[in-house]
Amino acid sequence: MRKTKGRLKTKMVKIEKEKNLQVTFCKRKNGLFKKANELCTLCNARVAIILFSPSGKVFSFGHTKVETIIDRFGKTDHPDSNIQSNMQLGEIHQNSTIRGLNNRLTEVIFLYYYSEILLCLRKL
Amino acid sequence: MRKTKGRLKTKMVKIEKEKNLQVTFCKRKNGLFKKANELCTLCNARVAIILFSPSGKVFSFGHTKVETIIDRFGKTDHPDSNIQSNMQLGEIHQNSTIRGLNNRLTEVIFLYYYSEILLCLRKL
DNA sequence: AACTATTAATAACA
DNA sequence: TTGTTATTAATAGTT
Repeated sequence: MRKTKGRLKTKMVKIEKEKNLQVTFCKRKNGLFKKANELCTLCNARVAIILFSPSGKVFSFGHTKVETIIDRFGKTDHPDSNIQSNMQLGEIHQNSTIRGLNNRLTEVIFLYYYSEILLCLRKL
Repeated sequence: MRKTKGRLKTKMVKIEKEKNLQVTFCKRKNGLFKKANELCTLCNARVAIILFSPSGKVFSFGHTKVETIIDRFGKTDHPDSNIQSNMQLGEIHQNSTIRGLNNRLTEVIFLYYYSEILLCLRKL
């Protein structure tokens, strides 16, 4: 005789029972972060995740602490990152290597995405 | 007789074989995004993921689409936004020319500053 | 928080 | 890259 029903197949629709939703959110949030961590380790990837619960709580995963960026945005009108201090808008990026430009582009895109996410965050 | 060995247990260390790493990265990236999507659906959560492959490719999930920025700020707020339509964040930016990378970098820096400016404007 | 039957993801191959 | 399959891993409902 079975002790429990075990895992059941679930429909991919919003969970209506509030308690089930809470538990599922917590479990799957941990699962998602675990997967992200594994991807970093296995493939030497960089991952940043920002996660808002339906009740508005913010969770994050990644090498850059979201809290510090939020804090920085909160105190000044613009982020004062060390990456930015090395950049000047309109600067000519000549005499650079492909690798150097790629790295720089990656960094700026990362910053850009973060500022985009922060815009979402500020709306909450 | 078994057709394949099936899934084997893996050590949680960086994959050394380049080809295996590529395949695993692609599959697990898709898996991660799928999990994120399920979390959004099941729990009405909002998720943003930024993901860099070791080779510098950028991938994103969630609220990081350029189109959403255009939608959010409205067409009148940024008449110069045609720049955005020429960019695809998450697009591969490797194996490019120096000139191409320079142009991309300039565009992204512009966007980054632009979003910062918008952030400041929103405070007024 | 732990348990466990089951579904879901995926490593090695093809 | 896309598909297959044997297995490992994640997790839904229960305790």
